[in-house]
This record gives sequence, C-alpha cells and structure tokens, in this order.
Amino acid sequence: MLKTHNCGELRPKDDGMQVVMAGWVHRRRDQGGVIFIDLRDRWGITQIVVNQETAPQAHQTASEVRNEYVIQVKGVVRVRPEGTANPELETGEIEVAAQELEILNRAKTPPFYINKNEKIDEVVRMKYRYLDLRRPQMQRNIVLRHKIVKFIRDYLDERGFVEIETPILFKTTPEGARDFLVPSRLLPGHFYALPQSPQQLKQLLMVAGYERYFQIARCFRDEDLRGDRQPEFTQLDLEMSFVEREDVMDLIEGLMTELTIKVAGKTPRFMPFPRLKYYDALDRYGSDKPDLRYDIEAVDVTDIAGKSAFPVFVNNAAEGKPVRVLRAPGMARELSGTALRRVTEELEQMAKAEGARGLAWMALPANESDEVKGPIGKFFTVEQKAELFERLGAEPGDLLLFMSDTREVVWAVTDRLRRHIAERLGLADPEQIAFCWVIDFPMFHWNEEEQRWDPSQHMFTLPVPEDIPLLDTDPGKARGSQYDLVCNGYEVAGGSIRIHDRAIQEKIFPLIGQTMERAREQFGHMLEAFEYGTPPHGGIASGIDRLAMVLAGEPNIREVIAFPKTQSGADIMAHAPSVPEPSQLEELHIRVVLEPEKKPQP
RNA sequence: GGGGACGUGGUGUAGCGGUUAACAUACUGCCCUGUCAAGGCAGAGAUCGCGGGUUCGAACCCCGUCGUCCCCGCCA
Repeated sequence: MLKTHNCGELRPKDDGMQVVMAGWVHRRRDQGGVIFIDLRDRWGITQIVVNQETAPQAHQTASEVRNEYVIQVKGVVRVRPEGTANPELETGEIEVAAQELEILNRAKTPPFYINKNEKIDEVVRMKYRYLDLRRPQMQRNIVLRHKIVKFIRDYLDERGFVEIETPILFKTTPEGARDFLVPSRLLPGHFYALPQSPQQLKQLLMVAGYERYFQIARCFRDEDLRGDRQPEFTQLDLEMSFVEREDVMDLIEGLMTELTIKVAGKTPRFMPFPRLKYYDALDRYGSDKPDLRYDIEAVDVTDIAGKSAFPVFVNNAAEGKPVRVLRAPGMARELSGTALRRVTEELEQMAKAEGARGLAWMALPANESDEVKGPIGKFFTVEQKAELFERLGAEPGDLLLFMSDTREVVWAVTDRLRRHIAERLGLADPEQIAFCWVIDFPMFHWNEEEQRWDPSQHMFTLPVPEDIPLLDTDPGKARGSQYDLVCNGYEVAGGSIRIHDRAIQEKIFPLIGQTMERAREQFGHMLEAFEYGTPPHGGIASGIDRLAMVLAGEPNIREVIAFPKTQSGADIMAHAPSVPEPSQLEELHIRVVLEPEKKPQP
C-alpha cells in the first residue's frame, strides 16, 4: 500500500506516529516558509504541514503542488500547537508534519471546484462526471447508497431470503411502460426486451418453491425522464410465499425504519407508519403519494358552506360537489393588502391551471379585533365563521383557501396548493423522513375511451379477500391488495398479494378487455406455471435510487446515481446513445429509416 | 408531443439598444513561518451557445436552432 493511514482517521492519541498518507490536494495555503496542504481522500481531510527549515526538499515540491494533484506524504503525526486546532475538521486537532513529499500525478486545473459546494451547470458536471463524483458531497451520496444496499442484503439474508438473478435480455410485455428493445442476431427480426421489472420471474420463483426471493435488480423503462425518474434504475425486488398483506408490509416497514435510523442516521417522523386509504389520501392531501413532513390537509366544510349565502358553494353542495379548505398557517400574517391580493391571485392561477373555476379565500386578521379579509367573508354569518374556524383549528394570521368543484378537480387543486404552501412556508425539511402506507387502491380504473376497466396495478393483483365477490357485481368498488410505501411525497415502494387461484384470474381478464386466448399468447408461460402447484404469494418492489435520494436529502435522483442520463436520455460524457457502424446494423438485420428532419448528428 | 426557465472569461453571477462587457472566485508570477474560504501586490483570460433578422448600432429586441433543467402528457 502507498499509504498507512487514511485522511479521516488520525486523532490526538496518534501523536508522534510515523505515517504515510496519499490523496488529492484539496487546498494549499502557502505562507512562504511553511506550506499547509489539506490532503483529501475518501475518508476525510488531514492537514499536512511542510516546513522549509526542517524539510527543505519536501517544501520545494510542495510549492509546485496545485489543487487536485495526487501526492504521497511521509511524516509524523502531531497535536497542533495551542490555538491552531480547527473544529470544522474531524482531524482538526492534529496535523502531519511532512518529511518527504512526492507528486504521484499532476492535475490540470479542474473545470469546476472540487473543494466548494457551488452550483455547477449540469452539462459541465455530466461531461466531467468523474470529477463531479470526486466532490465530497457526491462521495457521501454514493457511499450512502452502497450502505443502503448492503444493509438491505444483510437484513433480508438474516430473514431467510435468497438473492437470485434474473435475465436482462427478456421478453416484451404488452402492458405498462414502453420497452427498450434489443435486436437478436441469431434470430433475425426478433427482439429481446429489457425488463421493466422482474415481476413475472419472481412469481415463477415462488412457483419454483424458493419462498423468499429478493434481488437488487436493474430495470428499464423507455419513458420520458423526470427529476425522480431515470430510464434505467435499480429496484429492491422481493417476493414471499404463504404471506398476507400484513406480512409483506411488516417486513418492509421494519427494514425501512432500521435503514433510516441505522444507515441514514435520521429518525422517521412516524413509527409505526400511518396507513392511509387511497380515497382518504386523495381527499385529505389530493395525492396518493402525500408528503407527510407537514400537516397541512384539506378539511371538508361542505355542510357549513352549503348553508352560507355564497351561491357557488350552495349550488355545488346541492350537486354533491365538495367544498374543502386548506389552511395555510400564518401565511396572511405578514402581508399588506396589496401583497395579500398578489399572493391569492397567484394561488388562484395555480388552482385554475388544475381545472378549477376559481379560488375563494379568507384571511384571518392578526388581531382578533380586525375584520376577516377576503371576498367571501360577507357570505358567512358570524356563527358560520365561528364554526368554520373551530373545525379548521384556524388561528390569527391564517390564510384559508376554499376549493369547490368535482372531487377530481378538488384533489388536483389540493395537491398543487398544498405543495406550494409548504414550499413557501419552508415546511418540507429535507432532513425529515416521513413514511406512510397507502392501501385499499381500487382494483380498476374505468377507461372511458376503450369502454373497459384498466388494472390499477398489474393483472395478477389479488383483490382484498372480502371484495372478491364484487368482481361479479361492482368491479369499480373492488379494492386491490396493493400497498404503496410513500416517503416525503415520493412513491418509494409498491406491491401486492398476487392471484394464485385460476378461477379469480379468469374473472379479471375479461374485465380488463383481455380474452383468455390473448392472455394465453402473452402470459401462457405464467398461466401454465400456475397450474403446477402455486403457493399463495405476494411481494413488493422498492426504487433504490429514489429511496437513496430521499434518505440523502437530495432533490434529484441524479445525485445518487454515479453515471445518470440527462433529461433527453443522453450520456454527455461518453456520448451515448450513438450511431452504430453500418456493419453492426447489417449483422443485426436492421435498417434505419429516419424522417428527413431527424437525421442524427454524428 | 406540449408549457416554462436558463445559456456572458475555467466556474458562479451582473449588465437587458451605444459600457474599455462589470464583480467574485479559480488561474499565472512575486512577497510572506501558523494558515485552514489564508493574506498582500502584479498579471493573463470573454468575438456574450449557434444561425438569421430588425436597427446607424445587438450580449441586450425578434425568429429559428442546439443544449441543460423543471413541469404536463407518458410512466407503477
């Protein structure tokens, strides 16, 4: 080894020890006769002191050193002189007095700062990703990700799970996202598909009797990117036999709780995790993946508003449309009349963007004696207002936002305004971790265009046992055994108990517009497998990238992926995707036909 | 497929019809023996993403294009 110690481990107890260290020059401070070098490696930073009098040779070399040079230092650990310790550094109480210093490799001036946390253009970051990844913040993220995966593997191994790899070259699936296709050379005109998830295979592993399977699996979906979505991503995929919904949820809840505490060093806001029914989540938070780091929620006031003199509310209430209120705590307190109007106009624009006709509001005065402000105050009697404020828990300075429309529109507005208020009031703390479960999803959503039911999850999802009879009578009311795990407003896991009973499976297919014949074409291998003794089973899949992002407190999934794609799906560093050689295409029996305006730039 | 924001020395920003294109930092050289965002002095570095247009004159206005990011659609 070219080093005896790393840059994060030396302490005052090591005083006098002879050491060899190597790493990158984080910063150099040249005082003339003495040069300080902050030497950095993956484990931390240690100050190196090079003195002209005691080590003239090393001092000469140190004066040539620049940021990001790779150097090796031989020297002695010593406690820093009185008053020169640096409390910002973990190793700040000691330093290494250099005897010899060698430049192992010089470095060009980096295109951006490695030693500062400054915003950098994404193009530059991605082009020099290897330098971006050298930044301590990124190293922290990537190491955290490793620890998450390691913890998961150990946790599941201890509980009898077996990690089994499944193919990357697999078969296209008709449902779900767009597939990435891979041409077959040996079978001209045939294509593999990269797996969107190992869903089918893990169920087959249950048929195969492994009972407890998991995999840290790479998955691929050819859809447009988002801040929390990449075309290739990593899932914790797992499946268990002889289990019910509670068993899978308990396992994952335990795993996530320990992961948060032991690996991320944070405390989940809720233990145990709250369980929200799908429609309750929508009614209260406007979303099936609510951010529960803050408590703002929509409160139904249809009964009170329906008795007011405000025609819109009265009419809507009569038509069965809800009136719900979001209370933005203290948001009106600091605002003058003009500022308040500007804020409410902005909020109304957002509401309209989500399909609302308008947005009514009341601003509670900071002083009890002043009048309630806002255009609809006059339509409510003093008693009605008192009842409203009581139900909402309203306090002086609060801004109350009234939403009334169809249930769906109110959901969309609730979600949008709730997020906005939280952002404005700084309620979404990236250091907070708030998990919750969402359960009781409807089995199906009505597809108006196709005049049929679409499965909410996938077609092997079992209804909750008591709703099985509804498949025959009222499929829209049937709830699936699906469970989603949500954290800080992101869906971080989702799964279900699967159908292992052929009779139930045969009821599902016609409902979703699948004939048994077509199902056999596409899922014949599955249906056949299920005829050979299938245990009741269920599982879950968790997006590791998203989970790591949330646990790291990062706002974007790219921050926890070593080599991510840009929003257009490109790798700027390696220039992928690229135009292949004609000979490669020929071997694959592929001819590329481009619209004239879409010629690739070589 | 659609909406929005951004693109100015290496990096981060300012400038928004006439400026010698400004500031910070990084970079280069010199000085400096207790710094830690070291400091001081001096210096180099930008045809303002690209193309076209309007104008006496464009970093600035208009159109197009490329790229990045955020969002809708899409996606479990």
